[in-house]
Amino acid sequence: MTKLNSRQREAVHYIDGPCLVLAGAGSGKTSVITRKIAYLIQQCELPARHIAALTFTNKAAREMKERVSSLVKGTAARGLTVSTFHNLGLNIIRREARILGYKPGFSIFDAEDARALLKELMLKDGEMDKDHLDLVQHQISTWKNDLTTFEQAEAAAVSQAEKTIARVYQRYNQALRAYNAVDFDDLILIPVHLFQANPDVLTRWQRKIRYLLVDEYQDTNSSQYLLVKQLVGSSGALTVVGDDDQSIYAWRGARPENMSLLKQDFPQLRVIKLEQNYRSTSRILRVANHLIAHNPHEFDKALWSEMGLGDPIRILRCPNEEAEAERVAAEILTDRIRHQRKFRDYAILYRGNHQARLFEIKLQQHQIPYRISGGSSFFAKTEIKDVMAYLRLIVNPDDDNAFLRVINTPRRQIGTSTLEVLGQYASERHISLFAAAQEIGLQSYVPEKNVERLQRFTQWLTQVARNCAGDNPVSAIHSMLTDIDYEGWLHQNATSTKAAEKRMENVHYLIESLQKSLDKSADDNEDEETRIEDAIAKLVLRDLLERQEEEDLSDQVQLMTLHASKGLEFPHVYMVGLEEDLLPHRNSIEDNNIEEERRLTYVGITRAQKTLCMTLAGKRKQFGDIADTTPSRFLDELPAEDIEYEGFGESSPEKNLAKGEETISSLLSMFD
DNA sequence: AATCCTGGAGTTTTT
DNA sequence: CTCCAGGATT
Repeated sequence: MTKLNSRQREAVHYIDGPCLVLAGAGSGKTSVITRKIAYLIQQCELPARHIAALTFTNKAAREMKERVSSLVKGTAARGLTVSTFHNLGLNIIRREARILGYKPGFSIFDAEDARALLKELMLKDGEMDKDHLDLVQHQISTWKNDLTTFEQAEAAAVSQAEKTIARVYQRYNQALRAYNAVDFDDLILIPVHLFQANPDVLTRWQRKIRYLLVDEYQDTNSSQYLLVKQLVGSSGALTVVGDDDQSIYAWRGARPENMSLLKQDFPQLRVIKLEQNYRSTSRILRVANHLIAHNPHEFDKALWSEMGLGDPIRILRCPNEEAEAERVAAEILTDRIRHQRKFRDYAILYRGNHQARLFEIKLQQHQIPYRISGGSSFFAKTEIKDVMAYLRLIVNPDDDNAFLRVINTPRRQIGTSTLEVLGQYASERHISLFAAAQEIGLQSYVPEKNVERLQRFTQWLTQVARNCAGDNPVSAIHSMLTDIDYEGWLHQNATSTKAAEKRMENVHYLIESLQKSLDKSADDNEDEETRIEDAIAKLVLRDLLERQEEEDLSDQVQLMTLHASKGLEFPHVYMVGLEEDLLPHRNSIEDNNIEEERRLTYVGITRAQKTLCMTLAGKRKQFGDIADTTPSRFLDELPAEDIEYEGFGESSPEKNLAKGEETISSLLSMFD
């Protein structure tokens, strides 16, 4: 899209104050952000290093960077910040580590690390079972996202249980401190607290970031919004782009009300709506608009397009989930041939990952190539976690979590009793496990043989760390892996040789990424020395780890959750499982979260460019037995005149629907 | 240290 | 029904 429409142009050119761009699905919001960055650099002559754009995912940041550099010629775009919130937070903490009291090389705990730590803390406390673990972890995360300190949490606690969780929260934070570690939520929270306590530091950052742009603003949580407010200060140099109708992450702390909050916090806010859609047919948009109109709205918005009326939306009711999958697979097969389309033109979207299974089987049966996105991530793989733990320990010996993961991987004949004593020794002296393992005093508590083993380990690792500090850290890491014969360990543990080879390949890929990260920061980091610490920290945030994007080249049907589909588009979309308890999901019905489920459905519908087909199964096997299903209430909220129904009874549904009264549920009760 | 057994859950997910 | 985690058992 080379030409901007008048609304888009207004959004790009308006720089006299804070600006909220209400960008409907497919309205070219990324264009607006990238063009605005180019405009600021080229027309307003604002140096790129004073501009920052924030996204939620690395992928979005990467794409935005690419698009900006294709718009801005030469070196003018150098120094531009396009990063995720978390990456910006990481940079701030790294730069201000001294003030904050973190040693360089601090660790970043992901959700799993945090969970392991919490588990330990709660076990020491006694009587806390696994149920609580999830709850506590979630609660602490919520508190952090809402900027609630443990003092506030404790003061606000009404029940004994809440008081207990608040205390775990306190001890959890203390433990993180002791390990020289931060968790994901801290990456935002710590900068916010820093800026609150040190106005001069904030001023420094405000001078650095003179214009701020935020993508997917409806997904910000409270602490992220506060960070934005702090950085913008009174300058009003802010553009945010978002769509309240596509807010589907409230369950992980997103506050869509941050959009209306913006109006209060910045009274001079200019609101610009982008309603022209460049993706879908009018029919698809009509259906989407009709559905979302059932939600209350702060900002009204109606999408329209010039892409033609398009085919009616089809709603298919299949006898059961097997027939549903079969039908979709068969349709894709014949439709592709008949219309000379590609497999990659089709997407199958569902609410939950487990739904993918049946479709996978059916697609395989028909020999249809497919790709499932989502599922277990690269970083969840054990071999990656192992190697990352080694890397973390090299850089930060105080990271007890990493120590515990690594100490017996591969086996070093250090038993649980030795580790228990070591842990006690360490906590009495307020030192890390690694430090404790090196102490002479340990000999009076642990058999000599075990002390030797521990010390052999710490000495070896210290040497590895020294090697890594040299000029070829990557080769130091390679020889470390050879030292421990990690490959042999993988073969020993894997179910097959092939699996072990695959795992080793993953490890090599990880190290390659590390090398790339080091090369890159050597290239464009004028100010600071290249540090392996930084590269490892970035790896934890999955930055610089471009997943092999062969998927773009290959011709495969796309399978993914509705959540994962946000921001993408497909010519032909199948949304499956439109049943009560599935979409809307049962838990959401129970928690009265129907509006978010409706938005999720809206997101799905607006992914489609040309055709959209929604399916449901009349009977579905769940939790062992087969039950009748109820069609999703959202199907009743679509305009019947744009829809073709199939499988809802013998006689023609149009006859009934002509009256415009009948809902799917009433049709069902008539004919079933 | 490895394997078997039992029980409980069974949405969405990025950083 | 099916999968996983964690505990118990060998």
